[in-house]
Amino acid sequence: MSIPAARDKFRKFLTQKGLRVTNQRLAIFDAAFAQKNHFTAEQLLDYARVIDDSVSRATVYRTLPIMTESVLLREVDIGTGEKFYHPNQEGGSSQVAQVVCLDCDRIFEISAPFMEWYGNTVSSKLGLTPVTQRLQVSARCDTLRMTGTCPRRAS
Amino acid sequence: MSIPAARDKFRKFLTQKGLRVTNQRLAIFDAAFAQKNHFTAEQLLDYARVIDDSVSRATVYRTLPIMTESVLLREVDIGTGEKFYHPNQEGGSSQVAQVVCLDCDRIFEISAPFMEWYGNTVSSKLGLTPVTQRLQVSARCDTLRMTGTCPRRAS
DNA sequence: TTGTGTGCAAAATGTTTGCAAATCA
DNA sequence: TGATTTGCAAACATTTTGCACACAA
Repeated sequence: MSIPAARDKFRKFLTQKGLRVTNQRLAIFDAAFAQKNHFTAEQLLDYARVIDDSVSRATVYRTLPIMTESVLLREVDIGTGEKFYHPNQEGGSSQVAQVVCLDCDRIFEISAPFMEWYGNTVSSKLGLTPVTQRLQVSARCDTLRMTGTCPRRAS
Repeated sequence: MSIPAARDKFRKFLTQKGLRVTNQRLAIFDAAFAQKNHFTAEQLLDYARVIDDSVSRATVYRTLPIMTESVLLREVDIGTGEKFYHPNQEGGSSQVAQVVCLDCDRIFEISAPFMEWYGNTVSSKLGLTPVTQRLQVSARCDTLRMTGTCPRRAS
């Protein structure tokens, strides 16, 4: 899905929910979809303020759940205290794992189709039905360890 | 490993690290190992104060990392803001997944031996070496949905 | 017009830290 | 003795909320 299409989906989602299409919400959307990597609420505030300097921290925090609910954004919690967000370009399969590089702090999204099977297997033994599942790997950079430089640092 | 053995391991760990064996630290240990389910720092403070009412919140927060480092306690972050802890009775394999029941808020620890394979597979594609991995499933109680009562609520 | 959305600042939450007094080795 | 540990309260970091004003429908 292209960014204009996503923007349109966002507007439609707001309208259909009886929410208003405000400049701030659009600025936050634009800021989010201009990002290549994962970002925090605070970073998104900075980005959004470049587009519209009237955007406040409160509005960012109030808009993020809306964008998450509309499946335009994916929320990622890697246990660092702050939440990360990521534009959800595709349909929005939840069968995605994260690999977090401890050296460059980058988060990689990796397809993990077997997660659903695992969730079902393990939950059914407990008499539970899985709702969500998450798989996260934290790892160290091989190249950095061997050569002293992380190839991804540069890019 | 029995509780007395674990207690002994804790004392040895402290001494060997040049840390002191204080009443507060022992009270916190005893409180932690008396728990059946996962607990938070705040809950542990309450439990420890029953044993020794001089225990403060700060000491609990300062002791938890020590007990985690000594592999007597396992830290579990399920993305709810607060961290949970759990006595690590066995050797301490990190190949454990958590199933969190959204209805009774209980956390179940489940062996997940394939996680290591997965971490290696996915990380190597990125030129990374896995350090830790976590797999968490959130689920709903079947019995509660069908009969209106959660069998685990009672116990 | 009017009720939703906004910015601001204060509150809430979970955790960490500075410091003087207490205590273990 | 003397350095480590403690309790207290203040500091922190992130997120949430109350309220009066602004603005989209």
